[in-house]
Amino acid sequence: MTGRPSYYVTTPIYYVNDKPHIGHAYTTLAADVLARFKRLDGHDVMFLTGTDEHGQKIERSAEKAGIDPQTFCDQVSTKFKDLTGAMNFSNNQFIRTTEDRHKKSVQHLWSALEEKGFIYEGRYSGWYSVRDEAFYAESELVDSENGDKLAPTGAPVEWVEEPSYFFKLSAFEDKLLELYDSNPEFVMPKSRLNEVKSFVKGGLDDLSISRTTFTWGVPVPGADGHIMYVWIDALANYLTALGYPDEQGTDYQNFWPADVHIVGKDILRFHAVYWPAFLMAADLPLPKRVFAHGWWTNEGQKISKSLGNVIDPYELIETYGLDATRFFMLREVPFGNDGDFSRRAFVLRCNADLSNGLGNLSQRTLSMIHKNCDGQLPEPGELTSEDNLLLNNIEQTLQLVRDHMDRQAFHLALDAIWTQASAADSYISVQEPWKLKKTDPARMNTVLYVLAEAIRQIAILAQPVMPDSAAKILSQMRVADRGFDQLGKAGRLAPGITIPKPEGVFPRFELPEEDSEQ
RNA sequence: GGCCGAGUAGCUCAGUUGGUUAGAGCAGCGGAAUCAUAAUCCGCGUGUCGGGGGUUCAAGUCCCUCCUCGGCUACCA
Repeated sequence: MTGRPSYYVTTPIYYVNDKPHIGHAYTTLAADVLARFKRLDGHDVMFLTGTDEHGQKIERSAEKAGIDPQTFCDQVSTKFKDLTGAMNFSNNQFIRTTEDRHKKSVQHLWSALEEKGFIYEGRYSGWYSVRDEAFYAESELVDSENGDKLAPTGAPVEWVEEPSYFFKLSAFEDKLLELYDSNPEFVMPKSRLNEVKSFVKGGLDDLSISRTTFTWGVPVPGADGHIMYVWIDALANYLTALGYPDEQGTDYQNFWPADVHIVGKDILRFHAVYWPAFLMAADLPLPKRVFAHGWWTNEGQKISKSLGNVIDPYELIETYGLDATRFFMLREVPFGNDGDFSRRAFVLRCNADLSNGLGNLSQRTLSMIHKNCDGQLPEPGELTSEDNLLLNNIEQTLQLVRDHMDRQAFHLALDAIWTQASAADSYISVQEPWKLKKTDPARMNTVLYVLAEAIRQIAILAQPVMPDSAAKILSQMRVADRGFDQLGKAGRLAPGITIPKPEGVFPRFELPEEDSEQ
């Protein structure tokens, strides 16, 4: 509608039976950085996150808390909404599956699937443990001493059956395999695509998509007593947010199909198998990519509630500051890999790249300008080949970063940007502007101008990952226009602008104590 | 059990279709510099490229085998 390219990125909707933790923060952070990058790069962006609020677990948790489910959901959903503020996430929408617009959307999708003949009534059966309130697969069961079957938790199980509607997932085996083959980047990273393919090749059973054992959810249209089971309800949120079922609406027209669904590896199958199958069945376009990221360990240990080593994003922000936290999570580990969250690695990484790297670079440069040039950005003379080399390399960095961002390779994108900061430090050492002050002030002016230009562009490129810190640096240089169209010659700093005494942007951190004892 | 992937410098990892003395960052050591958040710059790695066997003029890079680790193997968002 605006003539600009569009970009639609989503996070999963988070289940409100849990408190926000680093996993949620990580997923949404990745989506946020993509959204910010694309906006700066001239795209119309839709960035969606939200909460999944239906199901038996929620119903039970609310009961336990002695409140009605909606009140329970309101409370927990607010916690997730608060996290988006605390992490400085730039989502355009925060969707909740208990919203009316979502119920309408899901019911419409259901009806569409039904009309096309992909839903039928049957019976869902399986081994159910009353104690665990869960179904178990035959393969998970263990035999007890007297030959009875037991859940892996040791709880007794019984064979139960209930009426259920099914989705003909089995009809999509070939079409899905065709999708993966014709579009090998539909699932990333590649190792995950292999898993998905082998899963589908192993054969697909039809999917039970309704329940009669609880009421907290979206009713199946025209089938009293049936509530939609998680799959269709949750996944359809990506359509709801765009105004579905109004396929002629502006948002739907602009943004569907999604460019990328960011998900944790635990829910990859739902997005890489069920979701495209639903969409194929409904004759809707498929998302362009599903990217599954990995998990964090905490100081080398698996994170679990029972171990009590859950990482609280608020504590990280409190201790290290928001932008350092955002930077570390995306710089330290290739997105898609599992990674370890250690205090030592955090401190080393942020001190090296932020305090000693970009922070020091801008501090020393702006400080020299402030002191030696009457607090004004000096007029540059003719640029030497060394000056041009530095600036040309930086100007070519956007394309590198863009390529990495389009593959969700955040660590490589950051590496490309920081390579330029490092080059600027080397440039200072060679040019020695502090000596030029006495021997050739005009040349000093040129060197300082070139450095300021370098820092301006590095800060502009760093905005998606560290919006606040980049803004501080840019403000110190009185840079008003900060889009990527300002990179290179287009947005050159104007000589004469006032450069105040700079203030540090990235504090240094102390190594944790256990390290000094070793 | 089956399928997939990984095992490269202290740490985290790059290493295209096999081809000169196997690379980067961080950590460490030495030097320089002093504009800067004691920050920066320069220099320094004799690594059995998991073990063994094979193909080839030539293998970290292909084949076989073994070992170790991880992931997936459906109704838990």
